[in-house]
Amino acid sequence: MENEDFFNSLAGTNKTSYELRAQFYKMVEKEIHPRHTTILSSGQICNHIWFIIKGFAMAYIEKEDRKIPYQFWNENQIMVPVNSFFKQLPADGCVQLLEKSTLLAISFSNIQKLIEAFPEFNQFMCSLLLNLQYSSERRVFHLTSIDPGERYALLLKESPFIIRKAPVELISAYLGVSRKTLNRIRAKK
Amino acid sequence: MENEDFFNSLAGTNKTSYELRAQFYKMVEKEIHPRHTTILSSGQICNHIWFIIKGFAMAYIEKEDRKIPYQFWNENQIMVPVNSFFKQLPADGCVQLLEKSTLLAISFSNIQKLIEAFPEFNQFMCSLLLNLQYSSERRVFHLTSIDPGERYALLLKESPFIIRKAPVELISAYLGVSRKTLNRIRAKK
DNA sequence: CTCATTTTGGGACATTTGGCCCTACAAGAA
DNA sequence: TTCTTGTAGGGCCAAATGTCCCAAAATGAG
Repeated sequence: MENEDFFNSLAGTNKTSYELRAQFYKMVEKEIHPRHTTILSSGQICNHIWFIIKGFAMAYIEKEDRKIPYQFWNENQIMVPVNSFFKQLPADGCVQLLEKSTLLAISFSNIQKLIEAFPEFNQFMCSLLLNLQYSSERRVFHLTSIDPGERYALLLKESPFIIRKAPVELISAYLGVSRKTLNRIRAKK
Repeated sequence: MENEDFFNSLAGTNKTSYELRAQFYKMVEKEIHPRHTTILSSGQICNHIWFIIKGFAMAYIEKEDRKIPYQFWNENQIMVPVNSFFKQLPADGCVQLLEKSTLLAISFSNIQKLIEAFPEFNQFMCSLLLNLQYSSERRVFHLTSIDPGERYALLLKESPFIIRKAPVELISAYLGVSRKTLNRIRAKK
């Protein structure tokens, strides 16, 4: 059931064989971690893609004692530090759980095996990458073209779970403003 | 010669067969366009990847009569509007040449043919995508974590060609500040 | 449940940024 | 070349943002 959600999130609308699906299910492992667990530290090479069954997480970079999140993940989302995982390089940032979380994980080597055995699986990875690239590009556009108030409104509309679950300090850093400014935005309406 | 530069930029450090290279060269076409040519209008589906032999270009989105560039390309760089090209969807932004430019182009259908005939070529595309994703993510981090002065210094260090070739109005929009602020930054040092 | 700790929201003030405007300079067209 | 157009830089003022601070509220641990 949960494995199915994981697979479908990766496969999207693409066609897929039954064998691939079955192989995939065998490779998935379930993990439960308490709040504040650091799943990936900066400098480490990420060797898993995760799927959040329950919980909430972020990727952030520490900058002068401040945590700057560049990504949040919610339940039913694929969680992957792109660069570190796909290039197998040390991560720039950390990945941390902000709630007690139940995750599904599949390892890099298993992903490799699936790609070799089922060329279609490579398509899934490419689509995933394309979507992530598009999100980043969109975020760059918003950070350069609209003011903090509108950015907040947009976040509230598109990712209300972030507003609901993350502390003000992190939301404001994610939006590129100070905690004070976010407070002011909230006070206005 | 120029075709070789194009191919090498795509192939990177990956291994490649002679046949692939030869096929690729046959598919490349050279184009020369005057300054200010719009290579891709927003809403169009991009069906080429380009390589800039000579010239300078940007991708931008028009917002309240202001052009917000989200990407600049210089000589010897691969120019591709990722989302529109790879997903074959209408582009969000425009691609415009800021100088008279000489380009090499290869079409989407030809890229498809190369991928089918030479699986290695798919790897090139994935690497390209990975690098672009990483750049975007890095840019997001800079926009949220460092102030305009440092962003300018970084841009000057990492992409001096942008500072040299683009007008102030566009550089400031790219950095997410007003023209006035960029002037002040420049006046300080 | 209670206590310790963290998080939040807001006030005061300094600093930065943006908008508008004008002048000087540079670049492209004829 | 000369003319026209567009771009750069800076002054002035208003608005927005950041920093430092504190008190109230919320949260988690035992």
